[in-house]
Amino acid sequence: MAATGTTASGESAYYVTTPIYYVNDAPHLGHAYTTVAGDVLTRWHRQRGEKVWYLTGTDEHGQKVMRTAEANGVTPQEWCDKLVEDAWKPLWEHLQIANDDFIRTTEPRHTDRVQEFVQDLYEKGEIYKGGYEGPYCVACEEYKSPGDLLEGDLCPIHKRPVEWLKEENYFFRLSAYGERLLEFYERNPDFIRPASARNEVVSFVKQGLQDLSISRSTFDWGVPIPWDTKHVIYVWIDALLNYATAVGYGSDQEKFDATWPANIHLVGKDILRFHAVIWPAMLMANGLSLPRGVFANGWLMVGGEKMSKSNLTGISPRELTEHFGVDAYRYYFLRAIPFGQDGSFSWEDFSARYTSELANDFGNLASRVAAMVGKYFEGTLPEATDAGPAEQAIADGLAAAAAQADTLIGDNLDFSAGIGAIFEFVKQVNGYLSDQAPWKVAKDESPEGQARLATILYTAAESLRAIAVLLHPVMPGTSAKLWASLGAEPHLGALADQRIADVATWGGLPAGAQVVKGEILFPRLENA
RNA sequence: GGGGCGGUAGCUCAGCCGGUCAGAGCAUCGGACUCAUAAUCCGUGGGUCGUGGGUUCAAGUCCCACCCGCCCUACCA
Repeated sequence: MAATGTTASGESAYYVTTPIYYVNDAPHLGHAYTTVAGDVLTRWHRQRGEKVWYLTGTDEHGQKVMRTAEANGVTPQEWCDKLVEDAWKPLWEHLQIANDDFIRTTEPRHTDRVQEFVQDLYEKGEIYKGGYEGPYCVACEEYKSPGDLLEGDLCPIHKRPVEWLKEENYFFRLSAYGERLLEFYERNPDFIRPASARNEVVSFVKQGLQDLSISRSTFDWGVPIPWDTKHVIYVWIDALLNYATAVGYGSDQEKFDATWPANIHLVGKDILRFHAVIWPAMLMANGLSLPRGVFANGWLMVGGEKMSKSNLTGISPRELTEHFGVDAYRYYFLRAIPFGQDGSFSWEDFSARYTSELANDFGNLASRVAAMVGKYFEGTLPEATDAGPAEQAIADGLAAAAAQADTLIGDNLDFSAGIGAIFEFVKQVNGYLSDQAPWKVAKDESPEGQARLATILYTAAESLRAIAVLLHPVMPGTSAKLWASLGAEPHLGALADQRIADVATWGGLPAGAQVVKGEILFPRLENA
């Protein structure tokens, strides 16, 4: 199912999800990384002219939230409300995330449907009552895997003896789905990407699946099991189902049909398995169609170390955006780290890329072109009447960059290479200007000389028109500034309405456009 | 313990089935230019390709051992 061309009316939307993030803490760089990636992907598809639905949200049930709320002297719901409204939603707005919806697992539109879903599975015999027993550490307040225990049945964290506890749970018959899942992976080799993630999941499933406990009765901050309200649904069924409940499952069939299933579930690799194994099995059990793909992104490493809870808080998204700006932030992580791999980043590397790629190559190009159109043509874009091989090379370069970026970003989720292709074109245009040296041509006042000067500057400005469009999904704010600087809107309409398919069609920006040298796109960094 | 991945110029990384594979970008240095955010363009230098063996006419590129880092090996979001 390669995504090609535009979506005909009636077909379901290009539907992308982020994980629903656990609201125990404020959002950190890892959350923002996944969310920005999804935003760029969905913005790209919108500019392909497709119907798009981009969903994010929060996971609000569970023991940790309950405890944190208690520790802060508020109810769990109050705690969630506060974090969502004060921390999560504001950050997404700040980062220019254009999500179409924001689902919270405490909303009735979710909890009601979750109850119906488990009730349905129960009636189908997919859920049964069983017991879980195992070594339990009182200090951790959780069960341990027998394999994790130290010599003498000691908790590996607290070094104290565990107790053997037994608890009544409801179980989902996950074990019955191993073969069907393997068959599904086989038939849909791109279901799990990247390939390394796929291999891990396949080998995991081949080891055999056990049934999954889906309820807890030891705490009550969750969705009650409808037929046995002493139990609340435990994490997976509750959390994963958000992808369905948010788009009208069980409540708005029309919307559901127009959206389901997801084209891409973006996940951190820590929760890959739940999305690649449990989630499809749940859907199989209930007879819903399966998502087209799950894409696992890697860890962000700081100074070679995995970002953990402790050092994640070391740098917050806002610290970076305050220094580098929102657009540079969106750009940096996707450009510097191949999506799907772990990647190390540093303040120094961010600074280096900002200066070299954004300020020097891109920002300065926009600046010099606008300055020359202003200086030599009073800001009115001249007509290109004397185009030759050099101009054709630019047009060809643009076509190549647009085609590559479209495949790499829109289909492969290879943001790094896709952005790289666009920036190759930026460099090509800089080289073109150096070769043509319009500031020298300007001294030739003959009609021929002026025709060349006009052609050169038109070519550069028209290139910037395309660059603004191609970079819009990645850096919406900066692209809008550039769009305004080129005087494009009165002739071409809104930047967001520009189509990827048309971006390389030469001559879009008409002569006569009013080019103004706007503000500097990427100011030089203070004490960089 | 088992499985998998990685260790290549100062930095981040490309190098598929062995034979111009010793590369790119950034940084450094030199030159050109002046439209531009002291920006741009061109060019130079720089590497025991983790360590030790082995196979081969020929090995970052295959085999073995070892060192270092990381991931997976189910109920933590």
